[in-house]
Amino acid sequence: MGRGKIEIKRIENTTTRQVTFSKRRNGLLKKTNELSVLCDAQIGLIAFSNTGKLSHYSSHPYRMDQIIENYQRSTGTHIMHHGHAHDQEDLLTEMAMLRRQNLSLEMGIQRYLGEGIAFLQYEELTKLEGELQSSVARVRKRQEKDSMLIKFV
Amino acid sequence: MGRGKIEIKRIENTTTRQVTFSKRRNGLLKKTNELSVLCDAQIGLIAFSNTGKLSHYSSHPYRMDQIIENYQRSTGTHIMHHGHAHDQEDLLTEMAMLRRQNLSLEMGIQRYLGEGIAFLQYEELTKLEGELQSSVARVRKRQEKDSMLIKFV
DNA sequence: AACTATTTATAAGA
DNA sequence: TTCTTATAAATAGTT
Repeated sequence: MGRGKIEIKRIENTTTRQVTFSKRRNGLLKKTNELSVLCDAQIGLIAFSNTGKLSHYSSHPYRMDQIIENYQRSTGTHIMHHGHAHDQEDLLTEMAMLRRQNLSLEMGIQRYLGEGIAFLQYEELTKLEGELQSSVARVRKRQEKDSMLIKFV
Repeated sequence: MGRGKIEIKRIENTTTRQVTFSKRRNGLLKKTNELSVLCDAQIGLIAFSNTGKLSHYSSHPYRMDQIIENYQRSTGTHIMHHGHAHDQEDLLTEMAMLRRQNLSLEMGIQRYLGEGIAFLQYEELTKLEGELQSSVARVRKRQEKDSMLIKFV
């Protein structure tokens, strides 16, 4: 797929390896996105480079943690909570929700900034813009809740 | 990449969609494996088809659960298990932190919307990315101070 | 970061 | 599903 054919084995030259990682990661993210859109599939991709840098993708509108949860559910590796007092359970639930939302926001930003933008279609951008706007709309509501929370802590 | 060019949008014909899923999933798994071998990367891929069928890949010698754990560790989305559970006060503190972080991210996104993402050039995006990152960094630095404050409110 | 010669993936058809 | 093949797309090596 280039000037020459290469064997699929670890690239020993560090520079070449990093360049190849960068190019092929972009290709992989693009193909992952295409598959999820074309076939309406739920896909999550996690990639740590040689140097420990994380790249990830999750198909809209799913979040990585939902996909992981689905995976764990469907392979039976999910660790269930049990024996928590209800109030603490509720806190954990809400916290998990906040974390998901947080991640989702980060992903939103990353999609604008990072490699994702290169292959976002116009319609996807429009959709994403709408989501982000409603997300911003939640800010005001949350401000009240937050001040309430702080008062009661 | 075939007899004709196709648009990247959901394939409405069920048969075509399934055939395409099957073909492209194979291609994606192949490319995922190639990237992990060539560049010595740790990669996990989870894909649920339209019909709920699971396909997955994890780069040898890692297992999916290890990759997921790495992902959760590096994004801070790990769900606490028994024996590691914080007490309630810590939960509330962490929750308040998450809310603030959330707010901060939403504010960051708001700026994108204000500017009109369609016309942002790559260099502008890069600049903005830097601003957001330092903004997030400030939030993290303030976490300790703030959590102290909240505890005493 | 660009540029291309090549290799590879795959859409459509059988 | 599997194979075939014309074309589109990815990318290895180079600049």
